[in-house]
Amino acid sequence: MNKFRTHTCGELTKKFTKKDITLSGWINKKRDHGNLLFIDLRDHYGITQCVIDKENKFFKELEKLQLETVIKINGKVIERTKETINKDLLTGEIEVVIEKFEIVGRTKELPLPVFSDQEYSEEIRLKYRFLDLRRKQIHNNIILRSKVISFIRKEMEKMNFLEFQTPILTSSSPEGARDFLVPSRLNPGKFYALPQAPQQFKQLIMISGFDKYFQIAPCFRDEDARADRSPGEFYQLDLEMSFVEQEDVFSVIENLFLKLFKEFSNKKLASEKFPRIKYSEAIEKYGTDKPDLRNPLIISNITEIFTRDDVKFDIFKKEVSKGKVVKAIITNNTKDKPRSFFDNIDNWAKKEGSGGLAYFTFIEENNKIVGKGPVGKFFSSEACEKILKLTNSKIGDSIFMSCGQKKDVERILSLARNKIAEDLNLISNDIFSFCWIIDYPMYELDEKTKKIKFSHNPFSMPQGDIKDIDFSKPLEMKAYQYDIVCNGIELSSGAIRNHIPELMYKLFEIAGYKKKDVDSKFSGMINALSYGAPPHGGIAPGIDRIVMLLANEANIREVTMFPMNQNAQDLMMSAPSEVSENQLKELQLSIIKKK
RNA sequence: GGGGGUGUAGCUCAGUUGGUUAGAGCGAUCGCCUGUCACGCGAUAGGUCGCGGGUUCGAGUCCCGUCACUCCCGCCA
Repeated sequence: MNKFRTHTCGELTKKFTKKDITLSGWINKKRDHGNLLFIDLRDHYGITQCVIDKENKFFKELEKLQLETVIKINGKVIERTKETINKDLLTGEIEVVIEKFEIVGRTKELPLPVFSDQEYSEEIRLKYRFLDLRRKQIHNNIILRSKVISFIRKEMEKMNFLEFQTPILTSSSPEGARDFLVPSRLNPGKFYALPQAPQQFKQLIMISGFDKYFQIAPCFRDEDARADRSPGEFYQLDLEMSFVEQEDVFSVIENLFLKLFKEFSNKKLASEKFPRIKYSEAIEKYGTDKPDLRNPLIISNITEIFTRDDVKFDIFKKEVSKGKVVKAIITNNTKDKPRSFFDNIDNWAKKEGSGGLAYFTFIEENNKIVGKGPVGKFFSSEACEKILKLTNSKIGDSIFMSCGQKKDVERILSLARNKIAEDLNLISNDIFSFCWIIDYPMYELDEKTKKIKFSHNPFSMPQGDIKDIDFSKPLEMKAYQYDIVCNGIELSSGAIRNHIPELMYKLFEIAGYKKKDVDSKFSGMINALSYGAPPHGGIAPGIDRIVMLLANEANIREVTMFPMNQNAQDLMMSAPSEVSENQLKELQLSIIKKK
């Protein structure tokens, strides 16, 4: 109890009847009957209906107040009559008869209404984020985020993890995303980088003997935004453990996630043990390493069909003879779908930047299987039968085919899997379907330079017995590198780390780094590994995306309190901004104007 | 860097084939209304149709350019 309130706007019920109380809050809504005025007073905790009539000397003044004015009222709690009870409010059985009031905070005319279910442009929401955050749904999302983080902390502590902070000003690393740079005044011409993740620090923590570490860590990457990717900064549950194998990391995360998702959502979990899917299998079946397993559609490779003489689909045949591949998605029992269903998907694929999807439906005619649809006539009955076998499908099903470079076909079909499943309503929205993607390749071929580069984290441990690793075929090497995916959203990557310096040099050498490059770029790490490093590994699930899943939001800004827009600008704080000549001078920087 | 969508009142939107003075709901201001909970009723104010150029007798509408926001591709070990 203080001078502003004796209670909150969410706690008064029948048992407070006849009590004299003080409430403070925002005017959420007014209903003015001329001689009788209802005011819905709102604070963080709820809404309380307050009432005043013309007999009260404050009536006229109160009647004129704008919505979102902050007021303090003194009054008496009374029970509502049966007919006037509002079941939608926690406080709906009572109301407060206003005796006197004070204005605590005035408002200008609102740029956006707070009390409304309308949607508003992002621009105005972000500029006036403090108003936007008063609105129910996003307010609740932010509360959820807080509770999720607090829950994670408690669970991590229960599992004997210790929380440590790591530096925000650190050094630029050559691998990975673009760094955010911070000029150093005391070391002119040199720059700090904001950490893309506390990767090296958490490994150093293990080498320092702390055994189990976690942190709700801010990560900074100067890359372009997406709906599920904030520009600039995001948070990870960063964790690392010593003397562990891959499965030890998995069981920590499975334990945490099962509890977390049961605690904060009513959605069902597809399985308590998260399936392990090999990277190569994920690419083969889903065209992506972040498959949405709620989606039953599977991709099949039917390239061999186009080497047959009884297939006359020359456009594809010509491409296949040049080394291109053909992959397909089968939809079950879609023979009666209208032409528009198919054309719609074909047109969608063209818009996505492919040559479209060729399609037809398998039907039976005179005891023979034939293809019905624009390109069906190019396939003989025997060829159709072979396709059914290859794709594990049956008469009445339809096939969508894409032909091209392997990577392009995988990309378009992975998107088509989602598109087609959405159109057919195959994805259940009340399930969380987790999986681990495992056995990532250690290296991949850079498309542009044709050189071998790390496919993921250069610090990952290659699989197999270290003595027997065949370094001559680097593209066949697998790493103890893994991702966790839920409903098609990549929540995290992790790995068992390479703690053996000699092995590290060898692996970097394959990717084109000389020993002295490694020594200079990763001096802290490589040096530390040389003084008795424990085997260790970890993972770093994205907090923002976890909260997105739990809040059932498709956009990361809906679970971020003060996000930047797509161009990495904070419209509320006007960041980034220009700085004074003096500041630049101190840093020995000058701006080169474009053109 | 590239592609798509959007841009009309403070907010959310409508605006036909290019045709008189650009409309509605919410909000604001003023008035009426004692049981509403999206209260109701009446009135008033409020517009650089994102910006610039072009076509036309005439442009919110068509064309070109440009800007902003957003979604996607590239990028994100």
